Amino acid sequence: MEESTVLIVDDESAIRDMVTVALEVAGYRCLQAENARDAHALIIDESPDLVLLDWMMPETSGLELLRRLRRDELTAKLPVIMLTAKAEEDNMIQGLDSGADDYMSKPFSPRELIARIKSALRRQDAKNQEEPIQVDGLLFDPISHHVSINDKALSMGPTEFRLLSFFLSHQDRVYSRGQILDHVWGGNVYMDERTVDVHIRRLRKALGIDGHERFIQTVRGAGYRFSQKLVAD
Amino acid sequence: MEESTVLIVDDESAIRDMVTVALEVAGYRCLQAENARDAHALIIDESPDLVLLDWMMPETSGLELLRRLRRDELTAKLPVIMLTAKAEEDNMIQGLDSGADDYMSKPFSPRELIARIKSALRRQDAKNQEEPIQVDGLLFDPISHHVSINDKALSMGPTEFRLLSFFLSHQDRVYSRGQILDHVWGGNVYMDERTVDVHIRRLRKALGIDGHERFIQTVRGAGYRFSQKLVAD
DNA sequence: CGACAGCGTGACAATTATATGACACTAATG
DNA sequence: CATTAGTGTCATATAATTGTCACGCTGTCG
Repeated sequence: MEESTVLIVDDESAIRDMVTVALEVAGYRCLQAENARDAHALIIDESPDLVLLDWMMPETSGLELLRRLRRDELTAKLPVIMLTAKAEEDNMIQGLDSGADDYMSKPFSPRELIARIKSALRRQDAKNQEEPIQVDGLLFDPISHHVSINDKALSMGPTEFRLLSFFLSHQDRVYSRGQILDHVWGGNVYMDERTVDVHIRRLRKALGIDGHERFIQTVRGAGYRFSQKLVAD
Repeated sequence: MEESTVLIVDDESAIRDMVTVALEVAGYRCLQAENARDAHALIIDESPDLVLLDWMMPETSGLELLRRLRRDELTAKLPVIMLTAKAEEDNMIQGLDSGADDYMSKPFSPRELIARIKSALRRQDAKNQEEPIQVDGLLFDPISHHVSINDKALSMGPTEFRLLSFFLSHQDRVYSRGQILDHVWGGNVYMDERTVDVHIRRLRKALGIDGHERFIQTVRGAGYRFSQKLVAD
């Protein structure tokens, strides 16, 4: 599976290190920032999957950063868990109102932290993945693992299924072969990029003549794009 | 790669010189202005890639200039890093709210300065690569690799796409064939400069009769210019 | 006017990118 | 163990793109 990246934002380095250790044991990648400004830069540059955000920080407060994140479309849906000292718990209502997904009071146990992170990531994933997706005549049900087009069931291999799944949640955007390899095959794969071509071919075949050039478009020199819109080339 | 131009705006010439040295060592081009009025003129004329802006200046303050830049569409997305004395740090919230991308407290180390500049330029690059650009009837979407004019999809080769992309982020300025070769074909290319002519021709063709002479103008003896404004030669 | 440089245009062959079919290898299944 | 479905790589076929060139037009300058 894909390794998720978590950004911890806190001005106390002890907290950051504790969290980092816990996260790495649990198989996450961890980034650190000690103030809101660095955090914002890291979020833009590294696009982490989740942010742990301390409430009280010098300069810009966590709440301000949170609001800033929510305002920008690129980061609007990024899961954020706020960290807070016991005494500030009352403020958390404000935090949740501003778009935090969860919060934890210091001190917290690493176990609980990991649990909440997992939960938040699962919810985020669920938002993107668990509902059946229907585009045009194509019905994709990730729970039952069924794919049909105009009520006619399709058959495809696991890789084609993942590939289709990836495309469905990333429509109208061109991905290079390398990016597709990363997302669909997961992590650091050393593999011939042309393999992607072959699986694209197989997926197209599986989608049948209807979806042949309709859904998956080749963008010469760039990669592939899934789109339900017909594009005049 | 491309050499970025940075404009330093400060009323203290010592600061300006120090920054200039640091920037030139790091491979940037550097412009100087000692007040907001000159700065504004330079921004319009030279279109720098980033502005270092002092907070306190006689006459117009940095903050006012910043607001002015943000109001004008042409300069709205120009990265601005504010410079501030320690004592004024509280005001920086106001600065960030007004659209500064970052700030630095004097005195600062050249290293840190360069790091922040790099980071800001990187972010700007990312933004430019991600956001669709619309000028007149022309819509350029780098994410989906779609180009359309008056909602009619256009088709063009990868090189024409890159060429258009370059022009869109460098409008209203004449580029020689050599410069275009450098920017669009990347780095040290040994190639017939007249190849550029051919690709200009292809791009014009792809843009259709509408954009034929409208967007890309020939400047005899100098090169080409992309502009949404009609220019009387 | 005439020579000339700068540019536009269409054609074309070389190059490069992508599509497709075949095959060997692996893991899963009964 | 035999069978089967699935995977990754390769060779070949097909298609799109690219750089160059030759030719013609147009404005410039003496």
